[in-house]
Amino acid sequence: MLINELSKKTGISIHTIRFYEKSGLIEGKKDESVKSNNYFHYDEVTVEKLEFISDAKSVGFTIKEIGQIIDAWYNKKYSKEQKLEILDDKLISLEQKMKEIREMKKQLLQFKDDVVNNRC
Amino acid sequence: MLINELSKKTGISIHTIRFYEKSGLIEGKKDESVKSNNYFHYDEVTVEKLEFISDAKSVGFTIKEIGQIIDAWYNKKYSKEQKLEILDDKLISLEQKMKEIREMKKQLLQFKDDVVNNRC
DNA sequence: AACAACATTAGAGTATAGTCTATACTTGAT
DNA sequence: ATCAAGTATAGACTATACTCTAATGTTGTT
Repeated sequence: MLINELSKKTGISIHTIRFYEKSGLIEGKKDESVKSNNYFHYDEVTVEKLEFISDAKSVGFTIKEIGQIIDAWYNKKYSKEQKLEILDDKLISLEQKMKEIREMKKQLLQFKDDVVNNRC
Repeated sequence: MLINELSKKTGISIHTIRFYEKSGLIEGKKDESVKSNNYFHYDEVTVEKLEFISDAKSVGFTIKEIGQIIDAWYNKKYSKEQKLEILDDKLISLEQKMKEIREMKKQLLQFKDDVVNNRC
């Protein structure tokens, strides 16, 4: 599919998709049999990747971190051990985020309690 | 205390503290009895606020959101109901973040599984 | 008095993550 | 053939959140 279809399928703007491509997160390929244009073609894996990118951004991963995860999954450049190391590293950071959120929740509940009981 | 001490107590740089002050998150006051300088003085509440700001940034709240929470706690400009509404709103967004992190965790565990079983 | 250390303000610079514009070429429908 | 719609590239612009520099004034110790 071309970029317009990819954009519609994923809900990510063409500009942002191009930005992700420049950032190395996804990669379209040119159809060598067609010489008249240099349009990029994208496959279903790219759709999957873009959906993953959206989710990963939501949890606060940076483009760089997302790139590492994508490479740990879709790329051949790492060994099995390296891939597992990257993924474990990200899992640890998720646990950390989880912990921070639980603490912030406690804090906000305390604030609420203070408001209710006129302590502020 | 002056900004240098505040910075040392909180581990936040003087520049960043000034940035937070410009952003309206904290507020030092000038000692009116001293006319020779216009140094800002900070109290323990500001220390608390800065510690809160650090934690709130960790969970992904923006400066704007942090400002709202601080106002819902330390400020007189909102009614009790408005304060509770703001805090509830932030609690909901924490639940949402939590949910997204749990889903991302599942996804990464699946990636790990795929790596272990040579499915990528 | 001198001088390092600390304070203020204004504004410039940086990193991240987009978002948009301009220019130019290609494709597809009429 | 024409013309809107789609595509590519380069680069400008924006928002957020800092981070740093310059200029200038103040304080405290020697």
